[in-house]
Amino acid sequence: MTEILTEDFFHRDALEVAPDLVGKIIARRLEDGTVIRERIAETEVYRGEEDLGCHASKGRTKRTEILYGESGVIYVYLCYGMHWLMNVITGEKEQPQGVLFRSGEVKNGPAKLTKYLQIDGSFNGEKLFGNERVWIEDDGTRPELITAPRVGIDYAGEYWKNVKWRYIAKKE
DNA sequence: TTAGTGATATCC
DNA sequence: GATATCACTAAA
Repeated sequence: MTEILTEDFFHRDALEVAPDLVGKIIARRLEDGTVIRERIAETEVYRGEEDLGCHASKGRTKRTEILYGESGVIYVYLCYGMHWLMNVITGEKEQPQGVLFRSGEVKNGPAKLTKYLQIDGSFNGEKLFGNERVWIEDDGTRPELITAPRVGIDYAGEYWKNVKWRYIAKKE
């Protein structure tokens, strides 16, 4: 049983979507028709202007505009000049929140994941449903989850640094 | 531990 | 226009 996720899946609070996304499969069709699949092993929530770890905390700008937009949209961000990080927007419009794909089952690390899937800036603003190039599949797997503080946001202050908005599939 | 890298935001 | 910052990785 494999189903492709639709807008309804993403049209919920990021704190519900993020744990649900773990265990799902990112599918990516290349230019030559090859399809790559990678199971999601880890996600993180970035939610609201008050979340100092979220890009939207600095206010609505050209870059963060997309966080305020429609759910199911991909937000791709270039970090440190060489790493593409992939997020998906969730929840209501005008509500800046999203889920970062932090790692896959095989490829650990957010930048390795995008490199493997050949995701780059051209995917920014694309939809994750009804899309020919990339989508999410549900094959019915429901892994056990563990939660942990988010990574790489030391600047966000004690509270936001320690909030457990990271969801990881527990290993067998 | 540190270098590498470039878009974005924030300061002149 | 210039600079400071950054949701990272690889190499050592």
